Amino acid sequence: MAARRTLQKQAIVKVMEKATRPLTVPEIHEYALNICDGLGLATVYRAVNRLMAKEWLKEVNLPGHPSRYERQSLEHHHHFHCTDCEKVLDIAAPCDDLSSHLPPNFNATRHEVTFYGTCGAC
Amino acid sequence: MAARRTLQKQAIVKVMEKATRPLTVPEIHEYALNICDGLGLATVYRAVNRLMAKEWLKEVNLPGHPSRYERQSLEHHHHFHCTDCEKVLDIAAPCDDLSSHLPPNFNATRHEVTFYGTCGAC
DNA sequence: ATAGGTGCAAACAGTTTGCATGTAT
DNA sequence: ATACATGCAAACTGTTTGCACCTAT
Repeated sequence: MAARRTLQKQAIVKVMEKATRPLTVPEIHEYALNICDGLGLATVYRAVNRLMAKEWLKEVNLPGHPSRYERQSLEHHHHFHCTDCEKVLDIAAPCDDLSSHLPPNFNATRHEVTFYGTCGAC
Repeated sequence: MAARRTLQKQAIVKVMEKATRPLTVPEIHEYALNICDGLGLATVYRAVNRLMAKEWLKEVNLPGHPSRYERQSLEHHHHFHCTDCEKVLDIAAPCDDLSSHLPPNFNATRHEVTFYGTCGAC
């Protein structure tokens, strides 16, 4: 019943620790293959789901793209989806008291803000 | 090259006009079937994509759920995803000058805010 | 008459799962 | 030795597409 320490899991965790933007499962797979040869795609899906259940990763998704994942523990930030280079970037942005405007009886535990436009490099 | 006025398209448009929250394609299909008998699911997908291209509809998506659609022309609002009843609700909420905090050279044309929590009914 | 639209079923893409094998513990 | 983890391929789900037929123009 104890979780095992395997090469493939370590590789995936390492990739996510180095990531500076949310990654898709195929991207994680591609990067992790450089560390752990022969790593299967299904294993990445399974690992990602386990890390999601542990709340070590969280899901980020955008219209027309498969889900992306990033570390939950990163400090609160927002996402910027560049409609030019199609990358999804993390941006630090203060969120004022957004949830104060909710209707009565609504209880928000978290929120997400995504901007769409062109990034500094485009 | 002119678009044709058909029963199925009219039914789909009617459903979207009445919708007060973003709907999934199967939901749209289900509702539109009451208006247009024998309507095919693929037709709904095609119509939704055409309406998206026309920017009459916009996509709303949330982790773990298929895409939902709602009218683009609704006045700016945010979404509240009830983690209890799993519905996605529209909520009116002022968005202060959110985009003023972006990094230099970033240009945002729009933004989206989603809250997660429990709604008034749950 | 003609070209766009429709329904159906097959094709696709992303993700999950069953199973035999491998391997940390 | 045991049971969790892996790799592969098959299964699933949501969505798109090819094709023959239909219908608004």
